[in-house]
Amino acid sequence: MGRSPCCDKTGLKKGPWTQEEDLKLTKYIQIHGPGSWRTIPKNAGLQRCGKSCRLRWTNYLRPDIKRGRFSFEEEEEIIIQLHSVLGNKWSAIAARLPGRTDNEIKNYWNTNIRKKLFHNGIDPVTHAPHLDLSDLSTILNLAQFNLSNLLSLQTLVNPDVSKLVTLLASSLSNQENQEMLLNNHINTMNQSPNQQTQNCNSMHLSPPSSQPLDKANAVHENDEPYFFYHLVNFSDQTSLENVVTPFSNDNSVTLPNHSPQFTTQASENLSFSRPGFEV
DNA sequence: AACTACGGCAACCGCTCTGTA
DNA sequence: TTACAGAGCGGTTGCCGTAGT
Repeated sequence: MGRSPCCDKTGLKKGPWTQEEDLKLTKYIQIHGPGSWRTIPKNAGLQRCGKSCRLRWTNYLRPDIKRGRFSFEEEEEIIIQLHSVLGNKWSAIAARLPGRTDNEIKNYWNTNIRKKLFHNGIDPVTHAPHLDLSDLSTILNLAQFNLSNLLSLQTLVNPDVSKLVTLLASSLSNQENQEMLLNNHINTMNQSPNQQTQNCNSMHLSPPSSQPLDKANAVHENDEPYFFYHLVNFSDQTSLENVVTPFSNDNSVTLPNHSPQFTTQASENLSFSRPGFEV
């Protein structure tokens, strides 16, 4: 059973608002206040849907709206920080930015901030460093990442991760590292499940539960990006499912970052603050 | 000067949530 | 408890201005 339309759309105007329409709506709301949006267009003499009136008022005509460009130092930084916590909850973000609408923030994010973040190597969805696998040495040098531990963990997730292991190893320039990684990987494959679990515990991680494992497999079955687990310790005991990160098709890896600061327990040396944001 | 491509933004669409009878 | 209407929200579309050729 489909929903009935919010209003009878026959004969109702769509598209850009005229000055006259703006004036009618503004005058009506100034006198009566923003009450029932369904009745407002009729009472104000507008050939518009109530929904359209509400949108026009909240996004454009409201007197407390601050127009003009976002300030980099204040508003932009606040938006980025809030987005890293709230995600695409534009209304929640807008509630913390007086004078800005959710629509305005959403548009600004999509047209400006998202591109800037991506350009600066930051995944705009997770706010995590967005790294190119073709330069894996960057990962190692940057993070002093203990890949041998990563490998032992990855094998718990999905046998197909072995393919990834080979790819990772082959991309290393240092032959000694390659051998170390592959040897470690082989040793791990020969371990019992209990031993593998112990590996996880020693790295302060929970072993993969059935849920993320299923998720990883399900994704793979559809030839979607692989999933793998990162050696990330979340202070808020984030469930392992939240640590699962898509291994995207564009040959890049995104490290999860569900909080402004996170550390990898495996190396003890890796510590990210919120990634830098440069113009 | 004319055409094309692109970016920004206002507005719409459809779904979800919430209150009420 | 259920059905429905109204409101809110996030994603998407399409128009318009501008830069590039």
